[in-house]
Amino acid sequence: MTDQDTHFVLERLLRLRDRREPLVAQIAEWVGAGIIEGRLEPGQDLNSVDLSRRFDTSRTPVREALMLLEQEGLVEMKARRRPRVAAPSLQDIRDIYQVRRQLLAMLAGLLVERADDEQLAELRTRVERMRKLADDGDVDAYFWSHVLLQERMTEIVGNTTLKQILDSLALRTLMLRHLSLTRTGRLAYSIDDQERLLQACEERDGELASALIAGATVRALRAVEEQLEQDAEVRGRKPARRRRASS
Amino acid sequence: MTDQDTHFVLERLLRLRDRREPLVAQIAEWVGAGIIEGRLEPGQDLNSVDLSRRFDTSRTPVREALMLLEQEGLVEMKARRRPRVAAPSLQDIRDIYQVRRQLLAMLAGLLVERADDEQLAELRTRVERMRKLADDGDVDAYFWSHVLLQERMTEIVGNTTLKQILDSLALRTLMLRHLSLTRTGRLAYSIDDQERLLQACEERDGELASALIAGATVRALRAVEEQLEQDAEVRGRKPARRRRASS
DNA sequence: AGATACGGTAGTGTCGACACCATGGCATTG
DNA sequence: CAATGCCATGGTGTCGACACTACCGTATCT
Repeated sequence: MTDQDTHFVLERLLRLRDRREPLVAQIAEWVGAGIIEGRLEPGQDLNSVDLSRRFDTSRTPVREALMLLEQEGLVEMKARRRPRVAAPSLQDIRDIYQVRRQLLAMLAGLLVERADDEQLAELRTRVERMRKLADDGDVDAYFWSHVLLQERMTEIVGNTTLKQILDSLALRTLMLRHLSLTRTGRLAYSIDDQERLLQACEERDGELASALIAGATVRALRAVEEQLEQDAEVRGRKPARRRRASS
Repeated sequence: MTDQDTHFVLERLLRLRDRREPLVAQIAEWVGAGIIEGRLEPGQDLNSVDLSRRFDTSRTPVREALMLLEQEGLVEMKARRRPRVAAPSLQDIRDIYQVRRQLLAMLAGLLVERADDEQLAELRTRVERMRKLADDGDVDAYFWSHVLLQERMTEIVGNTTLKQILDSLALRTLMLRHLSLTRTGRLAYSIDDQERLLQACEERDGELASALIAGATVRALRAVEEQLEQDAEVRGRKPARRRRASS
């Protein structure tokens, strides 16, 4: 179930539909999902030989898949060096959320302006489904629905550039968000934020919607920061090791 | 002279420094410059065989260079189809400028907040140089200085994510801006805008700076739209033809 | 004539090979 | 013992080849 969700979401966010061969898409999805789910740790080697063996192909499609993920900020590539899972610094993360906040505020404003009642109703049913998932404590399902909700909002607004940038930023924060949503209580805050945002949209209050989504983004960053601090403490005792992707 | 400028700016905006092999960088620069300067027309074929012959290499590095430009929105690639020079629709262009306006406003606010006096002084000398170029009517030199000015501003602000996105959007608008700055009188408006923006920064008025840069962006879009209408008229008489890249 | 089917051409995606270089271990030196 | 230099290993960048397919002109049919 979650596997299918992951597959579906990544295919959309990476715009793999007709842009790339299925082989490349498959590799990009596997690696991307691995990074987001934490199966592949930040800084870990992603050498193309191992990956090509794993998928029983040559290194060419692997390289292409890694380049796709590089542009989404999930993978770091330097010439002649082995590609690695991106390891954004705390500053990077703050920068990302800062930009994201600004663009999400813009998104909310445009949504109020452009979404018709039917589209708002669709969003409403989505949020209601998410409420159920949140109450059930189904973090994974909630997580992916959340991503799809924002993706749908960007679609409704209809600004392709904005959609692409927000999708890219979403990907960068996905691995972090996955962690942060797991924090106790975070899920409840998140669904509350979504409901309030949608209500503001229904009341056609663009200012309020912008403010709400900006606030929600700030809280999301805060949750991520706390989670990272906690991780850092744990890691302090058992210093980080570097593994290969092939393991 | 302008060739060197182009080379230098593209290398920065595409982040080619240590990210790619020199061979790939060279191809990406050539194609990218061609698109921006209008040597390669929107919609034109960019097949990898011709390009590899031109650079006396195999198709692998060509493919990689094209993928780089695809991520910057200068090239469109679909699986199994020949890559083409991007041909953004009017709607696409409006979308880009809309996002750009928002992010530039954000940039101006942060600039006021974070730039120290020394950095402002540096920007001041840049703008003064640009004033000279504008008065001399040296469109090309002004054009690239303008790009570098904004790139420097993003650097000063120090938000990597913001910088990358703005650089990417800058690239997308470069070919359009090149046209629009050529319009009579446009150059004078542009340099005035820059001077007013910088003054607002020096007076530490973030609100004003944001408003000014947003206004300047709107005017830039307007100029591009007028130019495109004009082009459309000309093209109406002599319908467009499609050429090969190898010509 | 317009539409559809067909076939040759030319370009794309993938592969395996090879030269070059980053990396990490080892020995040598101060 | 630390620091430097050297080598073997293994990974990257590029190449030329090959299968497959989009494209385009031609022929056929209605």
